Amino acid sequence: MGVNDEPDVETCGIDELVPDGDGPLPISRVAELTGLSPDTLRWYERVGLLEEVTRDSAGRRQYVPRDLRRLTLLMRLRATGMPVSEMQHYAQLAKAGDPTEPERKQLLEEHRNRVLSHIADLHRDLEIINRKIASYRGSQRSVPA
Amino acid sequence: MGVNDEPDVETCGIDELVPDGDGPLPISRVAELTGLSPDTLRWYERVGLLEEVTRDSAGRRQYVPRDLRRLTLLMRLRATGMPVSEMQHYAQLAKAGDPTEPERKQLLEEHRNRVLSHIADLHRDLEIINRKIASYRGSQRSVPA
DNA sequence: CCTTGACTTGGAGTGCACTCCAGCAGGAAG
DNA sequence: CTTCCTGCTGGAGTGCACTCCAAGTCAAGG
Repeated sequence: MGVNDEPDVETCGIDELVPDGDGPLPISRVAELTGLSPDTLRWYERVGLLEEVTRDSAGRRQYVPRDLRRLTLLMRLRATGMPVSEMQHYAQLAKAGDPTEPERKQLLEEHRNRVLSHIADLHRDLEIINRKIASYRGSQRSVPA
Repeated sequence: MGVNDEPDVETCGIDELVPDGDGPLPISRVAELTGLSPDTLRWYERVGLLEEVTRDSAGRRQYVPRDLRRLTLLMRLRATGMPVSEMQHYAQLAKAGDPTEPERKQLLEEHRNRVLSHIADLHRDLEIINRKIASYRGSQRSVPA
């Protein structure tokens, strides 16, 4: 669905993007790497998807690998249709620490199952669309309306 | 008009939506059958997704099988992520008649390809999510995000 | 007759997920 | 020093796809 493709980035995990410097990244760089806009990054933080990002002496955000890892997950969850409200729930659990791991795992598993079910729905819907396409393919006879 | 909105039996699986005969249905019944609200049905007509539905002597809508078939297709297109603006384009072409059949077919094929690509993306995204789930599974010392 | 209830209209309102903006601040270059 | 650039904040605005509503109409039932 996303139509954002910029040069680099992509997929396989920001984990690979993190490696170079362990030095923290400014918001502009993270925007480049993730494809999210600086506004969106700040908004994610505001609504609690990302824990308070550390700042430099001038108050500017300094994203560390942990933040990038969280963002990677958030992006995949969004891309697979999880509503922001549920990601907030996840973030809340993550913030609460280790005892919530089972609940977080369950949340992700339920989401995965919903996505799988959604994919199945898509295939079913495509069937109908394919049939419609087939009705056009190589035939001009029609029943007048 | 063409093959599009009244192909024979096979076009769009309306069969599910057309329970019994050919008597026209009131909006309430169509809402029940489709799961769309009466408001949405009227809105679809207003924005041109559905051609003017015929009315009874009191001005009430009377949905005929042709309308239900169109609705079936529209619902599948929406369910697969086609924006309303593109469905409007389709509806406009369908209204224009037979000469636009190739363009309609192309529109549907391009949409199908986008959906297939989207499904591929979903599988890729699930990979990341599965890895995250795996990091919880049977381990309390993973990389919490 | 009146009431009920399904339906009509155009327009306003909603929820979601951003997205934009005005106004300001600190650091670097010239 | 000034200028430029990047970033900051809170709040307002946007686009999409509905969803709700007030006010009115019609047909049938009591």
